[in-house]
Amino acid sequence: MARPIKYNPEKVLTDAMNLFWENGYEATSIKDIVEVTGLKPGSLYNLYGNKEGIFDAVIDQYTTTNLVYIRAILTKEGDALQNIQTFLKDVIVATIANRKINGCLLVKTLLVIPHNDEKIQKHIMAFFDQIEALLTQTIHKAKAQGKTTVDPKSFAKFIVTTIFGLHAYHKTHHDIKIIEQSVDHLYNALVGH
Amino acid sequence: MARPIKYNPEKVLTDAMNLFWENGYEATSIKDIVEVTGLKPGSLYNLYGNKEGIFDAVIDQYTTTNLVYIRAILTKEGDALQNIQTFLKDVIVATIANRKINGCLLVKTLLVIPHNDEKIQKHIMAFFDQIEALLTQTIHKAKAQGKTTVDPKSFAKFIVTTIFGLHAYHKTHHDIKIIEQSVDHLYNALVGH
DNA sequence: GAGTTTTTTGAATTTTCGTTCAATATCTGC
DNA sequence: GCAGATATTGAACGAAAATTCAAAAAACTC
Repeated sequence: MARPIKYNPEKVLTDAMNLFWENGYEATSIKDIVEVTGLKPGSLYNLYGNKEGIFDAVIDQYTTTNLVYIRAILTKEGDALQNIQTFLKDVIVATIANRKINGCLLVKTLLVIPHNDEKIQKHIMAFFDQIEALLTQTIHKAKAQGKTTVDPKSFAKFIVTTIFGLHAYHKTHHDIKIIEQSVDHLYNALVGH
Repeated sequence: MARPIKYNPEKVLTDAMNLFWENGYEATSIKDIVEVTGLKPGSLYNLYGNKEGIFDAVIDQYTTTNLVYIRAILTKEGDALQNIQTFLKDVIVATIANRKINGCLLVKTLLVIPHNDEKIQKHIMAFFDQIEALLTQTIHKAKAQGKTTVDPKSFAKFIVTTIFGLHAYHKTHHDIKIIEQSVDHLYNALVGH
């Protein structure tokens, strides 16, 4: 055997995550991560290979946690429409309204990532494709319950599209009331008022 | 008097614009602009101060042109609802579908710009605030014509939000059919089907 | 055509980034 | 307490970025 590790792997990723969350992928430098985690560049590169490797590890941790949470909400038994309503208000709006984190790490990153950086884009999109699938199946259920008449697949995509838009809009107009009103319009489109 | 300028100011900005449009603000280097315009770094800095100055000038040119075009569509006499439909299909969808430019320069930039870069953000948002105002007034008109019952101001914001979302979604899923379907959902939300 | 003013040049500077690696430290098994 | 294996260090490197500036070129005025 040999020298054991001194650092806390989860804490390293959480510290790095907070940086990426606040400043975005490009604007977060290795120097920043070195300062926050206490690990030296060599250690970081030993652990994760390179900057993208660090970010991949961060995304994995984030994705796993949140997907479990969202799946629980959307697949809850009973009124499917109510579950979508809960998702929109308690997850989407609440995440954007949260003063500390100011939106979803993945959406914020997806927006900021350059067009040519396909690797990170695909990694993030894998998450939203799963959200989209969950939404599709929940809308199907709502339709079976006679609560909506929309096309499940395309409306699920419309919801994801709107989520992206909400984050972009919030970036410039920090007014949560506008976000809430847009979510209301989205919900009305679903139920047909 | 003294030595007159040799370059064509409009062409310099148009050349620079194409670079920003294709690669984004951050990924476009002064070196790239030097190569495309033929002007040397010193000349560019003499003219525009710095990189942000170049971009500001580009935005000004772009904004002026497009606002005239969009205003013409939205304020056209007759059926206000039809004008919004035209705006959504012939401006928004067409711009995203365009293989060459692949979306609106300003939206693409707004998405990519880091949160802390408030100067460029505000400059771009001034444009969309005007679009929003035009949409609000057009929805008002449609309401007076008995074609919709939505709240004009908040629905105009919802449209702008969705436009941002469409660009973000298209960034990863290059499928124009999805964009069209989301625009349909948006339009249905307006007319209430 | 000399003098003045402005444009144009492009090499050099400064800064910051991601990344590397030889040296050093630390722990376990024997 | 030694050998071996792994963790950690942090200065150094190369690349690429934005920006500067002293010198040269060009055109107009008189």
